[in-house]
Amino acid sequence: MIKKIPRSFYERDDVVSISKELVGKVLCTNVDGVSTSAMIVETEAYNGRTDRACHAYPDVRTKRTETLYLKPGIAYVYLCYGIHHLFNIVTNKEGLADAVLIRAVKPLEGESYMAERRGQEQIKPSISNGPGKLAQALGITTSYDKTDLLGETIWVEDRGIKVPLDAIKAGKRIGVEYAGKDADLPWRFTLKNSEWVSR
DNA sequence: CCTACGATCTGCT
DNA sequence: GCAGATCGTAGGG
Repeated sequence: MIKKIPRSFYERDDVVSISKELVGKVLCTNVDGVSTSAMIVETEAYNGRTDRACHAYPDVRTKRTETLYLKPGIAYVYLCYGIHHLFNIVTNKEGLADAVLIRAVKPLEGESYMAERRGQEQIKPSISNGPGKLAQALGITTSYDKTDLLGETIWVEDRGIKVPLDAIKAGKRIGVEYAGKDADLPWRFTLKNSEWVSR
């Protein structure tokens, strides 16, 4: 029986807690007739109002960031470095622009499809141990920007996987040195001792 | 219109 | 550890 995470989970006002709680949840996609799923093992939190590392900070509404201002539980997918599609989940009340970046996952179902999309023969961490890699493995591209995660294309399930708080490590976020003191915020969460987290 | 650059990844040293 | 790939977005003229 499927337990899709409800909008009320995403709608809460603490993006850091949401980010932490998403570790151990299962990200599922059904695109191009292929179903895949993977456990989230690494996330990062971005706060739209206080966080210089967030695309929407301080209140930048543009064609790219307008997605961040939509309702919670919507996918924010954007292109980075011209090559990589990065998958985020919009959280908090509509119009506040908080988001969680999914940085790494452990494949569960449809592993062979994920390997094929990544052009790899074997199932190994390099299939999905980075934000650009997992998006490619799960078939997520910018064409899925604004997708509602309560629909049938991309969603997150709670499969009852227990992740105790002391099994999650908090650290600095990756690649946000430009954000000044906000670059030091411990808003990156990884599953300890998992070989599936990014480098 | 034009330019600079990025929430990354890969391959080479 | 570091440079290059590659293109949409944002900001300036």
